[in-house]
Amino acid sequence: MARPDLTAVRTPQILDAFARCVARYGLEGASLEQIAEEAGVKRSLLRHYLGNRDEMIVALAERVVERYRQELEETMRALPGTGANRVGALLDYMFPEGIWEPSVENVVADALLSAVERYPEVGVIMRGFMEEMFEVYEGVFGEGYPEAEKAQVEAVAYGVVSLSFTHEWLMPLGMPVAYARSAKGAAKALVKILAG
Amino acid sequence: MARPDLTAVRTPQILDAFARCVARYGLEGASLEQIAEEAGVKRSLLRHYLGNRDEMIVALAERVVERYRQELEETMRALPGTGANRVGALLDYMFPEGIWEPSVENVVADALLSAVERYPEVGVIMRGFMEEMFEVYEGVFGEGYPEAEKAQVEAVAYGVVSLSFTHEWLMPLGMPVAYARSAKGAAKALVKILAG
DNA sequence: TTATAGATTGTCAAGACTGACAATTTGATT
DNA sequence: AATCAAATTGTCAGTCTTGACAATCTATAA
Repeated sequence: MARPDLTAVRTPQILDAFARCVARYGLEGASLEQIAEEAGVKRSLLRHYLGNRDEMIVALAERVVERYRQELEETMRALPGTGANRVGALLDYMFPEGIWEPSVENVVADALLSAVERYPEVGVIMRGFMEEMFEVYEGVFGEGYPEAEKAQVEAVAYGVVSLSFTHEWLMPLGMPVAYARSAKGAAKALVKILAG
Repeated sequence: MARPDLTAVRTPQILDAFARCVARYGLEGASLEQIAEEAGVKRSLLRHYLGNRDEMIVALAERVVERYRQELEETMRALPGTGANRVGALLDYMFPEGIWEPSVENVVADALLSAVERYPEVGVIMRGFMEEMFEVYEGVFGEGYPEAEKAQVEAVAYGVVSLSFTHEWLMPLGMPVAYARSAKGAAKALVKILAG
């Protein structure tokens, strides 16, 4: 006997606007007014649905992580091949050819990470996802090379993910393309270790 | 016939205070007032010596890079051994045991990097240093393993630096220590490729 | 001693942000 | 049609920020 609850609509609508504003103005440079305008709602609604700024930031971290989680899951589901071939496909996915624009999500994730000291809750959220992500990758590598030792699989998974991170982190700087080749080369070299 | 020029004193004094404030409040969260107080000077002096906010940010990037450059240079000078031993020493330096606090400089560098889109000049400054840094590392690896191919040396140098970056980037999240071991393990594995 | 470049301080207006609360509207349910 | 939970809008005071400029002080060279 009341108006329909729009929380499920407004919350992501606002958080996505928040993300775009963070990409454009920085985490603390994005004002509530700008976010509200970007979302196409009145500022008071931000407060209504998400609370004050600090609470919004935590919610933003949760949403970003949620998106990454879904993307990770979907990527893994869509990965062709089995065993070592599957690993190869994963590498192709992680280190695509050409140059790409830094995604809003990556910029936001970076901004959140560099704010972890100020927002410990954000740190907890991010760490949770990181560990989950490493486990997934270890799974793929482990199945790809069942004969490899566990410690080796862990090290290689960590290494490949590191390469991917740094890669996505440096690309916005406009680094020469040669580095992209180095990234994939190093990743392949790491994987070759597992082969024996 | 005038008062002595304090630019050389005040400029770093203010920029270091700026750095600490960025670490504490974020790049755009740090107000000029806070910076002035942290530096122990009046806000008007920030303007006098460094101009407005945007100019201060560029100056901050220059200072941070300058510090990294000096640290890199000093590290290389202090590196013991020759050839492959020197490479080993470098790895020990890059992946120390135990957990450490994230340095103000690292936090600031991260904040600056995630603001590159808003401050293109900052991007130019950072990229310059990155390229320089990669070259230095390639030099060490190349001298350590003269028989290795150039492309291989480049890939390994890029890989090892990537591992180090991600390592310092994730540590503030409070990741389990196992990852630190993985980082060094992967780095060693990469270097071993050059030997073979 | 004095002139002066440059350091330092003071002050101001204009504007932007935030958090909070009151008031109003809406639409499903009964 | 009456009701009521929830959405939406409006408004406000207080605080913070910034850029600018005027005024004052001070140490050195002449």
